Amino acid sequence: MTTVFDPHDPGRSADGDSVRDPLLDGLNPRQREAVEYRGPSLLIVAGAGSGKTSVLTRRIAGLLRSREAWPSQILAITFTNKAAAEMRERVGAIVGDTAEGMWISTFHSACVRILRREVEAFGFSKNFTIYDSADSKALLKRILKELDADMFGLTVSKAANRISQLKNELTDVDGFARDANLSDPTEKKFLEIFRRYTRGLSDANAFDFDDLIGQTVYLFRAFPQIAATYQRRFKHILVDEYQDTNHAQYSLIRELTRPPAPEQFEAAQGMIVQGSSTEAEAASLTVVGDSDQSIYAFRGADIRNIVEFERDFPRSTVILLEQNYRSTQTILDAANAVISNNFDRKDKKLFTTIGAGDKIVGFTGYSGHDEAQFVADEIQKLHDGGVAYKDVAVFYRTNSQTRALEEIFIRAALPYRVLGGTKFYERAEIKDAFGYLIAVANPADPLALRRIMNTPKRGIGPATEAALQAWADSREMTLRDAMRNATELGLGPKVTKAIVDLARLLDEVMAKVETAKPADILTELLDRSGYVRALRASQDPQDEARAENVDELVAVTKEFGKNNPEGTLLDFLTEVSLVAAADDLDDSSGTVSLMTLHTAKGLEYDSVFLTGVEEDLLPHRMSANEPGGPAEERRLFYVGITRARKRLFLSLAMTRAQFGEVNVAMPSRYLQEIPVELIEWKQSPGMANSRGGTQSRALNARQGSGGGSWAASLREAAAGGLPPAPPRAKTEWANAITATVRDNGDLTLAAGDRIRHTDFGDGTVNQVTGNGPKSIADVQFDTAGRKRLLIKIAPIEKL
DNA sequence: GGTCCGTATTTTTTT
DNA sequence: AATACGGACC
Repeated sequence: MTTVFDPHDPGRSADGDSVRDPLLDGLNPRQREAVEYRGPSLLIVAGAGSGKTSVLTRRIAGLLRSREAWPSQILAITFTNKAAAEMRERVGAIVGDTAEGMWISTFHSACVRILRREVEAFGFSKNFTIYDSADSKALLKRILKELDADMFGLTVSKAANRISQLKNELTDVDGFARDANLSDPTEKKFLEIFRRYTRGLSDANAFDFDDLIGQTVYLFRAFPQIAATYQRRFKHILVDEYQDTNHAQYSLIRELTRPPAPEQFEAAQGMIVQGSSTEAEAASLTVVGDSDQSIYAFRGADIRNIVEFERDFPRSTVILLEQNYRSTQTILDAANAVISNNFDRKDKKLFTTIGAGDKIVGFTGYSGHDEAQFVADEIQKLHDGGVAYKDVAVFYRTNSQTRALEEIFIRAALPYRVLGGTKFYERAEIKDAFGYLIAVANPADPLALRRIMNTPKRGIGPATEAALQAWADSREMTLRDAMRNATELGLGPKVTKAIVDLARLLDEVMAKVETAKPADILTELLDRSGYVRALRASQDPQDEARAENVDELVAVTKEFGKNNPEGTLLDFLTEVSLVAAADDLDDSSGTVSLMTLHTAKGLEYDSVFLTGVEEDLLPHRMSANEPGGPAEERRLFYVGITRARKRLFLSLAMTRAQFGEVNVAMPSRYLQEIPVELIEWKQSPGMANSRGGTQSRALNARQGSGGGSWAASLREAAAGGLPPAPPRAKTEWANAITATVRDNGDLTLAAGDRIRHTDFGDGTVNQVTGNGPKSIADVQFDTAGRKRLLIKIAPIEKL
């Protein structure tokens, strides 16, 4: 039925030269159906690269264009803020500026928006702040200490994970207390921790990430009239990446798609009234997902949400999108082969008309650095061949793998950026600055206050802080109140003055928090508190860099002010709290992108390097014990593979450093699942294993029956006595870059100069580009091939 | 209260 | 390897 020719459809008019409908242009029949279908609930099962974003945006645009919905009646949930911005833009491009008023955002952003409006009904104040995981852990740490919980084997991260899991299941303290086995002392202790943590958050007028969703659900359930406001408002709800929703998010969607209040009453008596009035109708729901790409079980994502969609939402329709528009057949064959090893999945095979394309390139390095050098060299080759840096991405399983990559990339003068990872916002000086901002935005928060109380040094030590806290506790007041009344505590005159001065500063700035620009607030706080002055006056050379980071933060607030002229400090803090790793991706940056496999979801690149394809890394060691762990790791690998459009590189290392120790690594089991003819090994595991040479090429050349013969021999080699990595490899990367950055000063090179590199040996300079500290030498080494080096820091000398 | 130094712990993935 | 924390000492 989807292929019936429709003469009224401008997109496929017979003569072909009539105006094309931007809504349906270029879509296959399935995609079209997904755009045009109307009904209470629709599940679009969209394989990787099947154009789901396009379908989703056109579906929204269609609703608007036909006047089936006003922009304000649409709620679209995306996985990242970046995806939201992109979707908004693309809808706008089709229907014009009417896109305003739509809610296109992440679950968390949407919930904050709702909570800021409604939370006063709930006993919170609407200037609540958001605790990120580091904040939650800081709070838990205090609690665990108070309770001597380490005696019970409870750690901060264990408690944090457990609490997060409970909240994702919408279990609150009372709910947990009901079901917990309280004869178990550890459980009892945990309950106490959970209780204090919850109280700590509410005392601080703060929500953690999980609360944002959970409390919104509780709010809707406790106040049906508030829920009805949103149920009436949103007539079309669309959710992307539905396979990664957890129970709390699922419940939120359920609440929002319920018919508004009066209907609800009738439904409770067993009769569902249909279409009695527009006002009473439930919102239509469209979800898009792919259970093969579910990779967030560890944070509560429940694959059942998508598997059981048809049961949960009666009268629903399912549309399958299997044609892939992104990758070559070679890449898809590899992806299909890998994912087919997962059981209990609906069989689904991606296909394309693009053609086979290049083979997948495999490489085995002696070490993580060797592997990184391969990646850098290949990227340079691609770039020389006309590939832009921004079309290349490097993926890895764990953030710690960035170190080796960065070291090599810096030396090779490859422009790169790391998405996520140790973020700017996690630096101490940045958290300090935020401490000041939060202290002003939300005076109830003791965490922020403690952070800045003695930063810069004011002579307010732990003892004084404890005295203030005790004073506050005994009067059921906040720490901030105690500071204001410090004169009553009988502390020394110097300390008392320091405390009162700080309290006054915060109070004075707080008075303008509603009106002043975030940038001005921050500047005033940093200036008057003496924070920047202290950094600048410091002897510690690192403090200079810290001061620069603080300056950068000021620049960020100014930028925010420019983009949001009406934006308050609270708006700024909210936005910053909710940025995702992939959000700071600037497409115009012209750099290679480095990110974890998780961050890579939803993105695509011409050339993809998937590194560290080793046992214990991918699949990760930690996943082995968890039920469904290895299968989820396989999906992660699958997600990585399917990000690639044209070229895919799989690399691994024979040895991997971790905890400052070098361990033997073995090829990942997933490598064997890829048909051998799809991979061309530049250096196979077998080759790398043999003593620095390539004599075991035979191992690599023939796979023949059974497949995995090389893997078996490899394992054998790896298990037995392991390759004291070839001497060459050892010297090649030993202490490649030390903590102190090498500085060649004003060393200048010109074409024709002979140089000596500590790792690559002697070579001749081909040419020099760039100037000043950014000069790059293109060097032809006698034995190591051609490399590009950042002259200022490369370990080289002129001969 | 501040500073210095030795020891322990860390790395799975994220809003 | 890199950082965080606790205890000793000033």
